[in-house]
Amino acid sequence: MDGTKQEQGGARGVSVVKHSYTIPCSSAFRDSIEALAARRHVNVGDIARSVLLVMPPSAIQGFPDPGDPEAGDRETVILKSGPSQGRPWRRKPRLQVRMVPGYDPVAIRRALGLALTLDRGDMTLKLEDPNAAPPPPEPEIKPEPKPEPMAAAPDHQALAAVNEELERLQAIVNVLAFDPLPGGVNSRAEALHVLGFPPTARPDRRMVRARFRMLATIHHPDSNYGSHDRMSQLNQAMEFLKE
DNA sequence: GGCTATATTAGTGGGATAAC
DNA sequence: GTTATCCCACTAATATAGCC
Repeated sequence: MDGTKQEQGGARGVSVVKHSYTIPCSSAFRDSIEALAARRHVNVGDIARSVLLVMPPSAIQGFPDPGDPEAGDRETVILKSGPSQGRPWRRKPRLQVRMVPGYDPVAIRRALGLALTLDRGDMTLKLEDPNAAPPPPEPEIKPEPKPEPMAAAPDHQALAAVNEELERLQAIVNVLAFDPLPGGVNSRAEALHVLGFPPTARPDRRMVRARFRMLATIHHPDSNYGSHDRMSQLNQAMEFLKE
């Protein structure tokens, strides 16, 4: 499997080899790039391709690499089919780009970082025509003006929809999650209750650990639905069942 | 029993591709 | 072109065996 495919390139049927690149990056960087692509009505590959074509390789090479995500910066994917259906999968945030083969993923990441810098107006771009005769006053191309409020309206709508969905999910989690026990976890039955097992259940060590991991991803205070009380009782329950 | 080496299992993440 | 997720290599964690 090399991820490379022949694709028809236009009406003349010229085949263009394309390659799928996986580019690990921080979730903030990914979100910024995707937002930029959406704002410009292009895809991420178009942005990377534009920068790689227009900017000299030395400029891209000299641009600081936005880098891999931090250790705790992960996205959770729930597998929707296959033998592992339903299993949460935590992986590095990433961008997927289809472009012609031969590029270094780090160079693509740098190019995307450069695109963000240009978009913010932190850097300007001068285009020169090498065939032009006497150099006229060089046109300075600045990044397109920031979208007007009118153009930004759909983004606000999308954000409102996302927030609404988040609130709904929080409500669902709160309804389904256990209520923290007022006196803490003091018996095996309570430990089983906290982990969502019936009081008479005899889950083996693997089942207990798997359940703990699943609940911890939901109730960890750093998550969107986190609860310090529930997380600490999950830890108490684990300690209790270990003994 | 305690320590170390080795084997086995589970988890993670990059790359890839099928489905849409 | 985008998205979902599978495949597989690699790593970490855990279990088991062997030795002292």
